[in-house]
Amino acid sequence: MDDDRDACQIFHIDEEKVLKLKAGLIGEYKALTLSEIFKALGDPTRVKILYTLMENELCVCDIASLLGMTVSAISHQLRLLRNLKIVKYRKEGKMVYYSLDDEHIKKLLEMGVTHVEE
Amino acid sequence: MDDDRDACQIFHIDEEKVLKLKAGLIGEYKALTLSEIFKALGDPTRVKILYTLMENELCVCDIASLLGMTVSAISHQLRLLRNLKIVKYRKEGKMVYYSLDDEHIKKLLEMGVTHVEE
DNA sequence: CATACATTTGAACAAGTGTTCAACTATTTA
DNA sequence: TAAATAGTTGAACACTTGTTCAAATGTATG
Repeated sequence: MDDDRDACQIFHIDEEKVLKLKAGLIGEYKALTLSEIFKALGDPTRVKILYTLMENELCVCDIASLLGMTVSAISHQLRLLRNLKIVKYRKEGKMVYYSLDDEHIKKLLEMGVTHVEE
Repeated sequence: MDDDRDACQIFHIDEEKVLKLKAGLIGEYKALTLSEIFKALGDPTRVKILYTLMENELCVCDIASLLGMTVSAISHQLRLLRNLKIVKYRKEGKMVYYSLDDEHIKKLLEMGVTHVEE
C-alpha cells in the first residue's frame, strides 16, 4: 500500500519521488553537449581514426593511408573531432600532426570496448 | 636524421613503425560495434532517458511525462537502447519497467560528463 | 616566381535518423 | 465479453550525416 508502483494515468507518483526525479533530470543544454561528444564517437570511421591516434600522433595522409580512405574524407572527420576538442593538432611545415586531446577520450574508448566485449 | 618525421608522399615510414601501426588498427567489425554503442548515446533524447534511469527504474509513460515527450517517441528510443543491451526491462502486468543494463553505461555517461565539464 | 605537395574547404548526393500519427497488441478490471 | 489502459509498431516526413569531387590554402623547394 505504501509502495504501490506509480500507475501512469494521472502520473500520481508521490510528491517526494517526483521532486527527486525532476531534480535529477539533466538539462537541455547539458544533454545536447554530452550527446555531441558521444555522437562524435558514434561513427566507425571516426572510431578507427581515434584508434590510430591512441599511441602515436599522425599526419592526415598517414591516417588516410592506414585506413585506405581519401585524405579529404579523413580531414573532414578530423575537423569535426577538432571542433569538439577530441583531437588536437600540431603544425610542422606542410604537415599537420593529430593526436588525442586528452586521456578521457582514450578512457571512453577503452570503456566502450569493455562494454561491447563482455 | 634518426627520427625524421614520416614524409607522406610515398608513405615511407620505417618498416617497424608501419607494422606496429597496422597491428594496432581496430578491425572493421569491432569499429562498427563500438561506434554503434556510442551512436546510441549520441542523441539528446536518449541521453535524457538514460539519465532518468540512472538511479531508478521507470515505466515508459513516467519517462515520457518527465521529459514532456510522447510515449511513442520514448518507446521507439527504448527499443533501440534495448536492442543494444543498454537498458533492460521488466514486465509487471501492463507496465514495463526499464533500467540501465549494467554499470558500464552509467560509467560511460559519468565519464562523458567529466569530459564536457572541464 | 613557379612548382610540388599536405591539407582544408564547399557543394552535392545518397543514405540514415528522430518524431509524429494512427493502428495494433496485451493486460487488467468491470 | 467489453472497455480502459500501457506499450509497441510501421509508415511517412523533414532533417542530418558521411563521402566524393573539384577547387582553394598554405608551405617548402627549385
